Amino acid sequence: MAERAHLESRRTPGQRDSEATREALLSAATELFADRGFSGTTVEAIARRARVNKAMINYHFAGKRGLYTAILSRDFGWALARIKELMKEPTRADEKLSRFIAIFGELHQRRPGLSALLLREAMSAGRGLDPAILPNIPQIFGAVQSIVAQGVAEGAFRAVDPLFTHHMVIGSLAFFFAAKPLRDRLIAEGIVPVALPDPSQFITHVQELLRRGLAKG
Amino acid sequence: MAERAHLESRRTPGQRDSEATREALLSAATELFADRGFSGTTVEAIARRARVNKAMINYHFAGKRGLYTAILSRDFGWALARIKELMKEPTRADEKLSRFIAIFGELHQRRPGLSALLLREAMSAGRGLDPAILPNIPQIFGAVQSIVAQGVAEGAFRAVDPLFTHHMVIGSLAFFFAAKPLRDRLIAEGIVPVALPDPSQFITHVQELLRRGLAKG
DNA sequence: GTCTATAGGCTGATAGAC
DNA sequence: GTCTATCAGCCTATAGAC
Repeated sequence: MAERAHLESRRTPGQRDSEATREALLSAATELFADRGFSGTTVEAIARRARVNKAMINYHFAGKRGLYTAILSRDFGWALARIKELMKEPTRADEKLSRFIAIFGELHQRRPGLSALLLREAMSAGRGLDPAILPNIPQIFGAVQSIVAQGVAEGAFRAVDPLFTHHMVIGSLAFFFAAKPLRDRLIAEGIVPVALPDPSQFITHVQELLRRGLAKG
Repeated sequence: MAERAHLESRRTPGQRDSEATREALLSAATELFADRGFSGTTVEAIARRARVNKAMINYHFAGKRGLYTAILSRDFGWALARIKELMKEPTRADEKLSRFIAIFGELHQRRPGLSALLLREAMSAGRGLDPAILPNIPQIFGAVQSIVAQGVAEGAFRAVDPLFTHHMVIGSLAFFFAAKPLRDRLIAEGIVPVALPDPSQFITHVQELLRRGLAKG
């Protein structure tokens, strides 16, 4: 991440500082990669949207691929850390699951576009992922597995397959946020006559549906 | 679709018939587009996998884009027809929702790769979709909306937002099937130590979770 | 750090023989 | 219907001036 921030110093008036350039590129690239995928996005389009010169991508991120992996690496740690914290707490399983859903929902909300990037990677068997990221994925599933096991042991949950629960939670959230472009378009064009949904309410809906859906009896 | 089937006739021994070529291209392209997206897939890769000459793509489908839209158009009608049938039946709402989930699950199972194509389109605001397909999407949502309304009227369902229910159903199914590449890889490499899940059981799980999760009281 | 100009590779599509 | 050969366009990355 900010490997280069400390190099900041006096600069000629016309220049924006290095960190701003990096940030603009990361942000522009996230939107474009989410919308068009890695190969559907050209470096020129990224540079244009970031209002930065093409060559800056190579200078700051050592190429298009480097920019891509920089995006993916950015916030993975944040979610992982919060989930680890959560798992240490002595909370009841159903409460833990709700918190888990909230954390993931927050991740998607704070980084629009990230959902799509992750989904695209899942479909491509993670071929575009930095190999260093892969081993972290099972930790996410491990958390769900542990929460479900706890819930079953407490007699609160039905004996469901944790892999299925994992897919329901991750899948429905990722889909909701990743499918925003088509949804918004269909609503804006009046093809689907409903109001734009509120993301926070959807997260609440998922929490409630799983709470009830997993409850024993 | 089979606009050209009637042109079949005597042919020289070394040639496979036209229909077989088209089918091979459709099948190979579905796998590759699902895995790498439209722009990540080269016509040469498609031709190689289909064991067909590159030029055949232009001859039979008028280019790469034509092949792509031919895939998308193929099975959309099938699912739509079955859902229309379902909606006419005098079944209870909870039973209808289960059938709806089963139909969608079957669609994903019968055409591996289709889930990924649809998901990719949702993320790209449907920019790659034939404009003729778009107006059909709301019919899918309309069915869910109607089922939920019926369930609420019957006093069987909580008063949930049908748009949320729609996303839960479509999203979790699409994700489960589209994410198969990464899931299978993580399981195969032992990174996630579980057995390969059975798709039919997942569908059953979704049915059960929604039945319980939507139930009133 | 930023910019321009350009090299070099790959890709989709076509022309034309069979 | 199928194949080979080829071309024009686009795209990433780099070299070098400032």
